[in-house]
Amino acid sequence: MADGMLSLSWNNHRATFCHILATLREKERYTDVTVACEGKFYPVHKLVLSTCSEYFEKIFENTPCKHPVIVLKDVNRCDLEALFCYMYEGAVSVAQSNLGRLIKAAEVLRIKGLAVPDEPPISDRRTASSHHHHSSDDRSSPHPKRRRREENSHSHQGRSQSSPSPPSSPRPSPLHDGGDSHPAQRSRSDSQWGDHGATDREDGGMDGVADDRLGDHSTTSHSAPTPPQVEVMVDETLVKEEMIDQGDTGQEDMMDSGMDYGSVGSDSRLEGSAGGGGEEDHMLPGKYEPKANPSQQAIPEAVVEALAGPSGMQTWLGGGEMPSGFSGLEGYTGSEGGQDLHPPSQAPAAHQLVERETNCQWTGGRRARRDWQGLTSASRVHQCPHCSYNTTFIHNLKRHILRHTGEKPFTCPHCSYSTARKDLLKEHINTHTIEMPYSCPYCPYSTTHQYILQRHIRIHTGEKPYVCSYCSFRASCKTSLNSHLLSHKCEEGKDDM
DNA sequence: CAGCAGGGGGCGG
DNA sequence: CGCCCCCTGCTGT
Repeated sequence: MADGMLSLSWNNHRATFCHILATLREKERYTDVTVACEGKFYPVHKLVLSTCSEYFEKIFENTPCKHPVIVLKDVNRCDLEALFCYMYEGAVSVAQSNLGRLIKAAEVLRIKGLAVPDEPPISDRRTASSHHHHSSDDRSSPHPKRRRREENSHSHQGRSQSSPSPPSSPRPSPLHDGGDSHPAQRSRSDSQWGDHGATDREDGGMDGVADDRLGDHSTTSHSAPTPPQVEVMVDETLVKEEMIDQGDTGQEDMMDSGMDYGSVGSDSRLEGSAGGGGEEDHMLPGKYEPKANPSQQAIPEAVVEALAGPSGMQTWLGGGEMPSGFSGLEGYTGSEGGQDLHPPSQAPAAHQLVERETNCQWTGGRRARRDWQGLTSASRVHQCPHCSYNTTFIHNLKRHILRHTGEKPFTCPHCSYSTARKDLLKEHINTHTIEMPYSCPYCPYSTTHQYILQRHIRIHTGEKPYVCSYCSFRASCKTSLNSHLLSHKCEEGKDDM
């Protein structure tokens, strides 16, 4: 060693590195590839995938686009999440009963250390053997350490109690999982997103039923694991929707069955603000910071654009305009609760998968009312890929999808409030400026919100539009009626007893 | 009863 | 796309 040379060693380099990597994935920062599996999108980093799998490396080599989307078939979503955890953190906890399946998935993906022997980087060892020994040796085994990891608390503390994550997957991090929740008091939103995310997470739990598709693989002897069916598409390519003309009934099915991509939204966080959880994600109080990850928007945007196609028909991720060699997102299925996204020919069966009233908390009541008004489902042609919401106006769909993506570009200059809609921000700002644009014609009362005024005016007019269906009770506001209805419920309960 | 956030419908530019 | 409208749900007084 030359004289005067000092060896600077970062003792916690590995731990810090892994933690930051995991955090970056969690926050979907700098992700440059999206892996789609069973209807979920996982924004991850090429670097990490390439590092952990030559198979992925090869894919990226042959896919020079900026942000490819890799559609994995024959890989269970839970396994994939576990593998991501493994790749990012170097370890993952997995139920013994699921180990075989996980290893199978690792084999088809050629994950180093799990399915492929992990050769330590020789050159590195040569040059830095003195201080790397502790960090390189534990990765050289094809069998990972299997230990229980409880320190998942850094992600999603907010929802942890209501939605236990799968043991192997501290942070599934599906695309648009709910994104940036807002620290401001958002009890309702939080719970909404939280529920959403909880449902989703439960669905994705490791103790779920083993995926049959993978099960097939598991039963075969594995001399040379067959690569998974992978489809790569570039985000520059519009996801084209194909017309699914199933008549009215088909459309009804389409609408009633929810698409569940996971907590999209959520922070599911998508939270978003709606997200409930993940306050730690909130880094930009007071001003809008575009999401660092373009992919986060890429897919929904693409979907939206596709939805705007001239046909105006419900369409989905068919393969019509895929680059040659790619057949489309056949593997892009709704989660177990959602719809399989199949080419049109297979669509009808796919839409029967689920009968969730609505996966989207925001649409249910409204939708019902609209249907009463005779606006039948058949007339709504723009279908949200995340939930059962659909609308005749592409503009509305774009706005709606913001709820799933969690994007909130409009931020209040006076507080940390942010929203996806400019008009909502405008109303919110009124609460700061004490501007009361809505004045009561009957009294000096004025308020910040139009509907509040309307509600108030009913006091003067005596209008009671909310009628009890059990008795002659009428109320001027919905809340009063709801309270009243509770009394009927109580009476029913007594009668039952 | 009011305050507030935020959902969707839909019109007009 | 901006904006307005109507509405729901939750919360607090």
